[in-house]
Amino acid sequence: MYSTGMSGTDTAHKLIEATQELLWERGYVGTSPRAIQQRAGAGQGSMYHHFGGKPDLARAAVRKSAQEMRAAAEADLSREGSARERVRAYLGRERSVLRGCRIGGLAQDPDVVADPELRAPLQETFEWLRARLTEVLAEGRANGEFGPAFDPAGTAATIVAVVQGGYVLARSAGDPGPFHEALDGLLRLLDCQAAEPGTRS
Amino acid sequence: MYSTGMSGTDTAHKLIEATQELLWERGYVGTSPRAIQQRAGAGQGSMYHHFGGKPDLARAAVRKSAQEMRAAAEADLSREGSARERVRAYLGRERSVLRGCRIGGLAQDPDVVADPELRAPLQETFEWLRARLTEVLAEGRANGEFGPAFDPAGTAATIVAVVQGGYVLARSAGDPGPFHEALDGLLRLLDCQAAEPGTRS
DNA sequence: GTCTATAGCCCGATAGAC
DNA sequence: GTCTATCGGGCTATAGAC
Repeated sequence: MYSTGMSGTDTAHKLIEATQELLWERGYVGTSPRAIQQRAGAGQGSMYHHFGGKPDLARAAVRKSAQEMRAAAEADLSREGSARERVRAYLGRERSVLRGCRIGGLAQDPDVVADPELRAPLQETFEWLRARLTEVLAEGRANGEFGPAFDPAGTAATIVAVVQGGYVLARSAGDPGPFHEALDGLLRLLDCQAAEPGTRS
Repeated sequence: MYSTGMSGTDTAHKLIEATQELLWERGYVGTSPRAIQQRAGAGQGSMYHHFGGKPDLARAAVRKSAQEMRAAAEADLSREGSARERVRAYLGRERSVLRGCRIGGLAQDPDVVADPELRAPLQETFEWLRARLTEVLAEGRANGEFGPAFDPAGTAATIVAVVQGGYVLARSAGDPGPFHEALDGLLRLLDCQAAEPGTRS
């Protein structure tokens, strides 16, 4: 049994990956050790040998998913190009919209928010994302892409929320449409934040 | 057993209200008939006499919650005042942020989105809200509150998403702060959509 | 490390008395 | 209408053999 994120055996990895998938598909309450074992092709004893139980395994899985989500966002945000282009690349990335956000979706689960170790990766991921977007937008303002009244931190908070809310609306509609409409509306609002013509460096 | 939303007995009402509360607190998967009966002060037989089972009772509860949410939004959006004031009133309404949205929270549950009758109230509520916000914003543009390039429908979609996403971020953080930051950022973006000085009617 | 067996509890639902 | 009894099954976890 370990949960410190180090290498681990093949079986342990399979268990973590199966848990990641099931947490995404069914949430924490809806994910049973039994289902994890079946998807991982491992037995009871195997799972309880490597992990202390469902919460322990879930903590490892959520940490890994958070890391992966952060890496994907960083890939878009650290591209070449203007701030607006990088934000657009982040927002326009292909997503399996109807599946929802692997991290944000867990925030709905009462057992997740009640367990500080389970909730921490959610909080840290969104805080990191907001801070990273703030950096990008602040660079954009410094370059004259946005006017001096433009608020990088507040806008970053809004961007993160629109993506998460877009997932909620799409799943409610059973259709990715509302997700894209919300993002398009946001981009149009952003486009109007341009500095006055001629002031751009 | 009924589920057509008509008056019904006192016990049936208590069961629906208990279900509304539990769906909000624990989600659909996390809500058991047993827990509903205990909170409503009713027995097994009572519940299965009035309703066909958990899905049937949940459908009645979700429809009622959706109606209540819509009424609350309409109260803010039909006030006296400018479009911007009404949107601000809607966004600024007191909310128990950490509880999340009674309707949007259910979109995360796979059993809810898989059941068309259970998902329909979610879709309809958000569609109605978006349409209503579009109306308000279009009035604002007609009155000269916003410039001619302003996009009421796209902005309405974004507004709905920011609120839903704000709940996700707040629950992830265990703190209402991110909800309010996202809304403030949105309002700042909206403020920059003003028509040029002097063009307002 | 992995297996099977078992535990005790809750799930969602049905049956039938009153 | 409401009650209690009961069902078959899944849940999370532990025990102990191999």
